[in-house]
Amino acid sequence: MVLHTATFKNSLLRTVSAKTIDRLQLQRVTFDLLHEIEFPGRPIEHLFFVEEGMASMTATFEDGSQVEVGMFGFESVIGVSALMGTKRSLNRVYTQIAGYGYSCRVEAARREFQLGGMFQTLALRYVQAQLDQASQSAGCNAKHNVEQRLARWLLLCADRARSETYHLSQDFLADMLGSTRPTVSLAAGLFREEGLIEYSRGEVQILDLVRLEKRACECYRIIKDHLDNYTEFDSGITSSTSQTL
Amino acid sequence: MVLHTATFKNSLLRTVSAKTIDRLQLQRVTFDLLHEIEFPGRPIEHLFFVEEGMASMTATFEDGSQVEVGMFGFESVIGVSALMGTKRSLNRVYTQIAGYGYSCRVEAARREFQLGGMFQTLALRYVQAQLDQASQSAGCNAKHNVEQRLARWLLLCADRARSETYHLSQDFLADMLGSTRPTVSLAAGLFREEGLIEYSRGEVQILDLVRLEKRACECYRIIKDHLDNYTEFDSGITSSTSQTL
DNA sequence: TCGGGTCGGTTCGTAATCGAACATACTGGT
DNA sequence: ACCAGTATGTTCGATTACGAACCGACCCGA
Repeated sequence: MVLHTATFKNSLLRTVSAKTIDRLQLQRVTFDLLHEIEFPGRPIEHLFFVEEGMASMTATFEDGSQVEVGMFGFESVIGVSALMGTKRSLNRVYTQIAGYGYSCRVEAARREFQLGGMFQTLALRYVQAQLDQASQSAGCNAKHNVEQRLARWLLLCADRARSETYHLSQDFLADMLGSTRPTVSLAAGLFREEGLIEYSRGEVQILDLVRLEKRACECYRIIKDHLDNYTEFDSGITSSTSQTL
Repeated sequence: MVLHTATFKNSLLRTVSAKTIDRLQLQRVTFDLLHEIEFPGRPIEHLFFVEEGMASMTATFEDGSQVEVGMFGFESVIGVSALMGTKRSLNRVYTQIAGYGYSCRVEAARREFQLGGMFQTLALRYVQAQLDQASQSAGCNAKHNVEQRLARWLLLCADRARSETYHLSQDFLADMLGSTRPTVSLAAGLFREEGLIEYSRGEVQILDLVRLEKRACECYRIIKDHLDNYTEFDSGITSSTSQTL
């Protein structure tokens, strides 16, 4: 089944033309919980446009531990690095919150990219957003404590999931933050006492977005803005390369 | 003065064609110590191809502290994000080790980029290398201690500077690592005792690259490989987008 | 030669986090 | 009802790093 028209939730798909959608030969795919979308060394054969759900990209270390280095949601294209000249995945990417999306073959995406239109513009801007996200995370992980980073993560996740409720154990959270479960348990317990969140057996619910953001570091909003706005051309802060020609 | 031919040290300039060099209308520039190449919010008007020296990109936080999120040396193009659709700098970039390089106007670089040839291919691959560097740093800062990160940093810096001696105070080092001077002083003192490095009043000398690498985390080699190899097309691990058409 | 600035060594009380362990509670299947 | 698996709460000693401070060494210019 190849899609030709649809109302998309994905930021990039919403912005490109119907002709581009047509050429990409999209296939609907489901993202099951913990499904591995990319694995280090495995060839990238498809790009994935997320509609619902959330996936994490993690760096894995020699000792087997892993840390999240990027988050993918409705604004994301998983596998854009294939358009940047990379043939194989470098990091693990896997579903944290089940959902669905659309895939297309790398060849189709490369052809569309080479046309130099809006698809190229958005793909490049999205890669830049990813770079900004990774840069901010690098600084954040060095300077901010677990409590701030936990708040940041919970909020970013809620944004990606477009829901204030989602399933995620503290064990996973500890991995994502590069911390440990007791530490996360303490911080989460604190947030619960203050009425910011509620959780039970992995069901996390955010009760007070506003106050939780006050407990998060500035990195939350910086990353959120980059991910939310890469399809916008309003402010003059950014411009597409194709617009300059 | 516009350059037409030269033997370049910069990885990207070495790899593109003479015609591209011609079209870029390169101007020779010097990078003085602590010269600010990019500043958050300032429009990006030039791209800089580093020949000698080293510059750091740092994220600045609300409290005024900063952390390095990227390193630029002979392999680098400073300002590539302008090719990704960004009009203004997001982070501060400034010279840590004085040197020189070449600049070109953003418009010229955009035109060359849109031609879709080797320049585009390399620019994209370099952005990917930057993304890999930032991702690895994000994980590293979360999981590895100051000693390992210091060793990583000293080695990366020596590679960028193409020299085992360079000028850099412990104060700066602490900033780069997101740590504090006493902590850096301890770690550096340890390395000195073990005969791995020597330093005095900011003059750092690496005495034993091999043993220092053993004290660094794996992140050193991962980042180094990405930065060193983005112009290589040997292994089949990567491919240019233009080759597929 | 004097004094300011830079750089590094060091101390010390405190805070954050680790990491390993043990305990509890809930869930789903049989 | 029982049990295995999962999720969480909690403790505690050890480690790492912070952050503020003080000192001494060195360099350079006035």
